Amino acid sequence: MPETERIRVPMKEQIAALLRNTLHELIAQGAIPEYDLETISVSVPARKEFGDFSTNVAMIMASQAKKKPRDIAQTIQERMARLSDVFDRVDIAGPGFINFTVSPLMWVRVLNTILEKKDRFGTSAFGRGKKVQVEFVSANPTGPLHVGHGRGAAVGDTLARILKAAGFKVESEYYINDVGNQMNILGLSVLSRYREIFGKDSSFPENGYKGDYIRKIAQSLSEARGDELLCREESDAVTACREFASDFILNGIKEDLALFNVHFDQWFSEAALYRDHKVEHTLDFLKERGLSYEAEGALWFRTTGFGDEKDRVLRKQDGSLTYFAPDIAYHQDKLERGFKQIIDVWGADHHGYVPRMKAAIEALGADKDCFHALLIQLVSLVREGQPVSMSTRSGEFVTLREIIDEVGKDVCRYFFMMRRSDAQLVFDLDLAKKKSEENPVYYIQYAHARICSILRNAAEQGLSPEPSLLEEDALSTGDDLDLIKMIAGYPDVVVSSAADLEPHRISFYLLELATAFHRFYNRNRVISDDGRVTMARLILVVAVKQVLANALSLMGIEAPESM
RNA sequence: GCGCCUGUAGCUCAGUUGGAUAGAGCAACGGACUUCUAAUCCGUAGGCCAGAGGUUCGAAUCCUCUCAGGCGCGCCA
Repeated sequence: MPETERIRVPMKEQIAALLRNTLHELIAQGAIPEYDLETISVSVPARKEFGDFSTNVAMIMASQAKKKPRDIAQTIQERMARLSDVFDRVDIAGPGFINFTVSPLMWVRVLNTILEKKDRFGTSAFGRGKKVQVEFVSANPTGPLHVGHGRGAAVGDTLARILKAAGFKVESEYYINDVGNQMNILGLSVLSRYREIFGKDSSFPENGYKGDYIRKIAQSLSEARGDELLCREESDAVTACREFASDFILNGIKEDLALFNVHFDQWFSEAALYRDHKVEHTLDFLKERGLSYEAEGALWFRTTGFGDEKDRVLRKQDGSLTYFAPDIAYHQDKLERGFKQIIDVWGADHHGYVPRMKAAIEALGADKDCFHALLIQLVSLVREGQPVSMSTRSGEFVTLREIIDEVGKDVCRYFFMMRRSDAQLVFDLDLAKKKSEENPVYYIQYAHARICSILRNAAEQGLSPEPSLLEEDALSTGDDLDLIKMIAGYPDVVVSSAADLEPHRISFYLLELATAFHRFYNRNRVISDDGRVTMARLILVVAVKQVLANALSLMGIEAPESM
């Protein structure tokens, strides 16, 4: 690999590649036992004195070959240590770890890579262009998005961006449940409020949607259509109300998401599944393969054949379909569109639904591992130390829009990503509004703004960072190197959060990077009397600024020039 | 009753396919602005990783059981 190519790859991968080459040679020579080189692991040690990278291969080989780990380690160490342009030291430690200390020059060169790749630093070919779909939010168009949807939106959108950065071909999609009983109830609810406006007697449906937004929709409908629906047949009027309301709400949802910096590649309508006969097609598909059967007046799907605990109903006794039936058709359509990996972001309360969906995927002829349900746990709001009560049924829920308006889009997105998806989240509205060190969003954005400020000051003095003037030995202090190592690790963070579908890791990384920068800032001067160091550090902070901006952009958060 | 998730510092949480002496933020205490933004930094203190067994060179991480909390177990969506 030519030198210029080598520095484009994350440092950890470079080390792993060098190690793999060395092991390959040593195995060929019979110096060490046979080993599957694809599975070797290089990690960053917990403690700084153990160097920059570490591998446990010697111990693993030893246990398989019944040899002494340290003997194997020594053979590997001697060979690796010859790569003196890469490593300052190669040590054996503890039970048989091999620890690598990468030379400062190698680290400093990472800065060139960052400045060269700019907003593409952190992207990689990890996903090999594999076609992946992330479906999220997918809230019924029966009401505005609430806080829980917001978390799904933030997580789903960030995950899609991460996967894209990691080299997958990603499509994000919103599934619109615009069919079904809930839509009729929506129509009835609106019709009732519509009649109210014209002073007509109207009994509000029992399970109707009680929120104020229904009144607004009815008002808007009355302005658009006058009283013409009053004399229509009930069913026609309901249909008209339903369609009007559905469009109205969906437009609101789209506006909210746009405000939240969430964008979808596809909006997929459930109604379109029926219109295109895809549900029929899927039911036929299952029937032809003997995967469904009639019993007790209903049509059943034999999901138990694929690991589900009981068979599931597709068509009810009353002849109507369950929610599951179109959902299978929908996923069959996803498979037909060529997605190799299908990721559904769901509320955690749907987790009981996962086994049957996996069963369906398998029944449709795909590998069940190509389907992932990412379960998002509950969000609860706290204000002044007190829980904010929320209940969809009573119509007293806090909307996503209200939270965005109150605390801002950036804070909101970050807070939704502060926890692992499968952990419950307490959203502290008072903390979210604090503009201080306690609020991680400002802490991180402040780091970016501080760097911009330094660069403005430098510009006033006629100094501008010029990568070709970077003198590698000018960044020799531990603080400089610590910061470089921190940003050099960014591509690994992106890859690992993509591989494990754990977008929250970006938010933790950002916090660590901001901390590292603030520490650096307080202990070192960027602009000083020393021209060489000044130039080198200007380049360093430009690189840090770039990585902060890149990571923030993955989260859909702004990187302000000043605060 | 069965299944899924969670249990790590006083609080909120990280912990990268099992790695070395378990980390961060907040809260507490003590320090740092004549210096590129103090929306910042440094230091101190804080732990039986819920508990008990097991697997191995090595466990917060994997297996079994117990306890505690949340959720699910519909011909609802």
